[in-house]
Amino acid sequence: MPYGGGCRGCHTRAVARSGAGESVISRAIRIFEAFGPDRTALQVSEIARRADLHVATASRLIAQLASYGLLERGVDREVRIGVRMWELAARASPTLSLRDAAMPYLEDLHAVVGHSAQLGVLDGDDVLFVERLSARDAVVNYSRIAGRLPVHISSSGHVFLAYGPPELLDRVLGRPLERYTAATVTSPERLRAALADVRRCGYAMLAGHVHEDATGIAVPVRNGLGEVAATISVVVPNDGRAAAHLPVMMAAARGVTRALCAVPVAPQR
Amino acid sequence: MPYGGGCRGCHTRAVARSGAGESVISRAIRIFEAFGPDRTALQVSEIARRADLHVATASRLIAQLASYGLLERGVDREVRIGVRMWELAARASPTLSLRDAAMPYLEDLHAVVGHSAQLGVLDGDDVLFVERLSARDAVVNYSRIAGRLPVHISSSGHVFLAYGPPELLDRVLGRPLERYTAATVTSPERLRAALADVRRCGYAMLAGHVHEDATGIAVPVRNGLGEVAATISVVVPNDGRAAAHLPVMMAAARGVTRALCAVPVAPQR
DNA sequence: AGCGCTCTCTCACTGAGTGAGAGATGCCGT
DNA sequence: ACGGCATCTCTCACTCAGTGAGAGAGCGCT
Repeated sequence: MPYGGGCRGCHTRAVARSGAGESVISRAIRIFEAFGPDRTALQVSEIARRADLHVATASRLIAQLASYGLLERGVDREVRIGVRMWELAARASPTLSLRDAAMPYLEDLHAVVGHSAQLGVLDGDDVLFVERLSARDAVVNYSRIAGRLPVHISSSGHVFLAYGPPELLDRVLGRPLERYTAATVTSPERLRAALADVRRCGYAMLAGHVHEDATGIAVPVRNGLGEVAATISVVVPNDGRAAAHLPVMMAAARGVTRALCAVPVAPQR
Repeated sequence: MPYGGGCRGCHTRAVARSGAGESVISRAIRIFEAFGPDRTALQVSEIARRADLHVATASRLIAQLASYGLLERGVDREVRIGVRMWELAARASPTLSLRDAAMPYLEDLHAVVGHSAQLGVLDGDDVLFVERLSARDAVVNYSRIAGRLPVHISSSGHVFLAYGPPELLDRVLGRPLERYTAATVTSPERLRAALADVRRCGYAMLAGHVHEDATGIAVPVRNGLGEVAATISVVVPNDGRAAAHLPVMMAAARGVTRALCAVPVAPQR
């Protein structure tokens, strides 16, 4: 439809305005970020909206990513995360050896405790749950595999705060402590006191911080350098009998720590 | 080496020869592919070599990927896969709901059988192992999490071949069947016969196909549409008592199938 | 010091990636 | 049947993000 004919004086001027000088990679990442636990399948236009991309650009990028298997397309054109993506991430992930070391103990712990047992690592200012074994009749558990929780509200987070670098605590206290439930620790003093308790007892127990009816208990797993590399935690009902699980958890954590130190070299994470 | 000249007079000619008109994304993927289970940490120059990239390009791309957390850099400048990468892949992965459905049963199976128990899906012409629970004193097991095995040598593969689309079998038979051990099925007739057995019995049992001393047994897990969505398999010693594990496996597979069909909608994978 | 190797930065250059728009397809409600 | 309204893909002129050579800084070894 060449009206105006080529129109170089035209108002259909500069085309490749190129967003804002953004890299392809950041756009691709935004595409992946558009997905979530609740949204595992999305349409092109929906991705474009969520990732703030032009539809044409989204379509092109998605087609490209799909051609490499990082995304997959359903029969109804819906887009999903591809297994290739997971494979690339998992095949050589530094957390894989942690997982391998921890899994046998986590299984035993899960079998004995009967509630959700999980393995968490610190990433940025959040706890990232790398593995979770959940009971079919579990109390509500907000954490999920590849899920995140802020350090100040989760028992695992308290362990990382207690034994981690002081900078982490400083960063966390630099922002207001967001409230999740009535039990959330929101004052710096109370948080510091809680962390002192963790250091004294060697574990963290938080009742009703993530969810009213659940108690989280976390114990540290250390690497060969003595740093806290991960946490083992359980989520149990809020019935005052939580402390009974501590001995098994401590034993499990010691087992994983030992297995982790036995690994040839690998300065874990 | 500008012999022949060609070059417009100069030898510091055209600079941005841009590899071969390759997209950034494919380069980035090659960077991730440079890693492997044996190589979880690499140097920039080594990545450049493996991914066939200019060192400057590799350095730039790695820095960029690291800034998004898809890669991580150690103190000694070594590069590793970042947790963010795994998080993006796992958070909304279609295999996550499969894993959730299967895990309780896989745990029970593992506890009872006492050897490696694994969950496999079909990707392309390989079996990709999504989850593995291994015993500490396990017989050798080549499969690992995010590991692949060709369909014709693994018991899981035979299950997929037996119940999957005929095109898959055609594709596999279109290429020569690579030999792994003395027991490997290399003739199309024998493979077809083995698959007929699988269809008749409802399971696949292969002794010594992946490793001389191990027997693999796999049973199908079906989705709501009746398709084989995954396999549950175990690797046990090659001592003739393998068949004893079949009932538990069948029960586990039925349990997972039921759990999978109970999932709201989700046309799995 | 000298050599070899790795990593990052600079810089001129260009092609891969861009967004508007149009066309194809499909899905309503009337 | 038909217009209206989606979504998705393709084309195309345009340009900026990405490119590779090269140099320089840093490190380890002889």
